[in-house]
Amino acid sequence: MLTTTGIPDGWPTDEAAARAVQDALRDRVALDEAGPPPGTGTVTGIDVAYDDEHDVVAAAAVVLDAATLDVLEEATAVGHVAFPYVPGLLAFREIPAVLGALEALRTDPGLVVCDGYGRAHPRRFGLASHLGVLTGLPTMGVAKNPFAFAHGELGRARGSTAALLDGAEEVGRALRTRDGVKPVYVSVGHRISLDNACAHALSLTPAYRVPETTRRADRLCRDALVSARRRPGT
DNA sequence: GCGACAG
DNA sequence: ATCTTGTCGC
Repeated sequence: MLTTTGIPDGWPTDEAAARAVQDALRDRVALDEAGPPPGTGTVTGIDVAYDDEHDVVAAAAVVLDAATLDVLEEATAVGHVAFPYVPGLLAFREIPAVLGALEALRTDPGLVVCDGYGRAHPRRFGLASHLGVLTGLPTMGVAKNPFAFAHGELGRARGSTAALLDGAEEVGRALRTRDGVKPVYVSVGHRISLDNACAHALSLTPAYRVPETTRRADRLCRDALVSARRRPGT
């Protein structure tokens, strides 16, 4: 299913307003839940593709069976770019379209895996945290870059980890998902523990560095963007 | 003040 | 994120 999304009323239009929203919502993140066990229920990947030139954005949500990683349902949403890319404010750029895709699903999303960060964020409120608070769903983030955070060396084997540090605070974990391959960066969003988030990340990477959820959503939103720019409907 | 900086 | 050719390897 494909839907069209608008930018919510009151959506921030400048950086100061966006930061104020993060400060106001930050305390609503639940950090005391373990979250769903890996391999049970459903797990949903989300991603967004952009054409800033034509002010078009396409989001995708792909629901997988957590045990088999089979695709159970897919949904996309297209709309207008809601915010420029600003490090630390990625959520304001991605969330409106992502919400459109999630709302189009009829299957329970289960755990939502985001392409980016959750708690590993300057104000501890990255994309995964923000999406979790707005939807109430358990969320986690898996990023491909360490952003501004540091971490020590980690073993060469799949499953090796190193704390992602903001000063002395562990805000996430660098996790090797494939032997000898560059790690990914896992952090909690909403209603899940860091240990469990890492377990999920491993469960979702039987063959590639990046989680199956992210790979599927990435492909789908790119396809949706191509379709959207060929036949404008927004 | 300057640079670095998820996607 | 996105712009982009060829190339090495399973």
